Amino acid sequence: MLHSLRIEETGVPIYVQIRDQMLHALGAKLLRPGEQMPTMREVAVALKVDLNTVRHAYEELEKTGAIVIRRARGTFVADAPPAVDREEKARRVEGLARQAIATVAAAGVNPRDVARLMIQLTAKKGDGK
Amino acid sequence: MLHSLRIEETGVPIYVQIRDQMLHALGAKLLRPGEQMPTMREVAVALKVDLNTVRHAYEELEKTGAIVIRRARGTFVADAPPAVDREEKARRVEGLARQAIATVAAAGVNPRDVARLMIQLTAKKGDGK
DNA sequence: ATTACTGTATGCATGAATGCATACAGTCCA
DNA sequence: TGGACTGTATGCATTCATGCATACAGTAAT
Repeated sequence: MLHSLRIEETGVPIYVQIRDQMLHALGAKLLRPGEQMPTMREVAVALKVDLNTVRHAYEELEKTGAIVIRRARGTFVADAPPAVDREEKARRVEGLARQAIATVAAAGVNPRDVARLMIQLTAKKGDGK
Repeated sequence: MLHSLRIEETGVPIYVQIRDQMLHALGAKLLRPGEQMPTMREVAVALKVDLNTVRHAYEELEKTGAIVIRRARGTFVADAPPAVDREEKARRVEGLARQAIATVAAAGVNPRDVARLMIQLTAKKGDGK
């Protein structure tokens, strides 16, 4: 779970990136209901980010009912997390893929080259700076 | 073009939303190279947003070479980039790949899933290039 | 009880994002 | 030439995101 998190400098606030990526991870059943989430401090250290920034993300996740925060115990995946429709998620991925293809093609570059490089770049630990 | 813009309260900065949505529109060929973009003021009024916020988005688009801003004349979709040598092309591919990873990841989706789908989507019929 | 862990909280500082108002400076056309 | 339009710019105010440091408060295991 911790390993699937990556912060990028796109102008999107860090807490939003954490929130959305965790939501996606939960939807992908990377963690199941009842299981413990990474500690706020773990995330903060792993991403080299402030503890309160992580808390901000976690609080938003709790508001939507995705997780449950228990003081001094940890945070856990909610028993009945808001269903992220499988189809909707697939549509989301496809939408992003088509968008990427269009954007890349508009720049006069072969989308497949970019796709292959994306896989390479995300394979190792190279931080996409 | 103006009608395809929508600002949501997701914590994502407004200028980022405008920038990304316009990039998407350009990739979808909603506007073609050379054509005039909506005026900064038009966008600002349509979205009920500050003029400088729109400018922020436009400036980022110009940095990436997607559009060209001409003082007192308007902003226009950039012409298709000229063919370049192998190295330049490779550099461009890498830049686009990293950018795609960033935007996709920031949206909470696994970049590799998107990359794989990109390959699938471009595999079917001739990519025309 | 001590220790180590968890989330909760505060204060200060910096910078960015945004809105609002107001201008300035080119360009184009009637 | 004058007006209408375009991008450029500034100043002020507010809010938010973030980092950093420091603490507090529960929980659980030893």
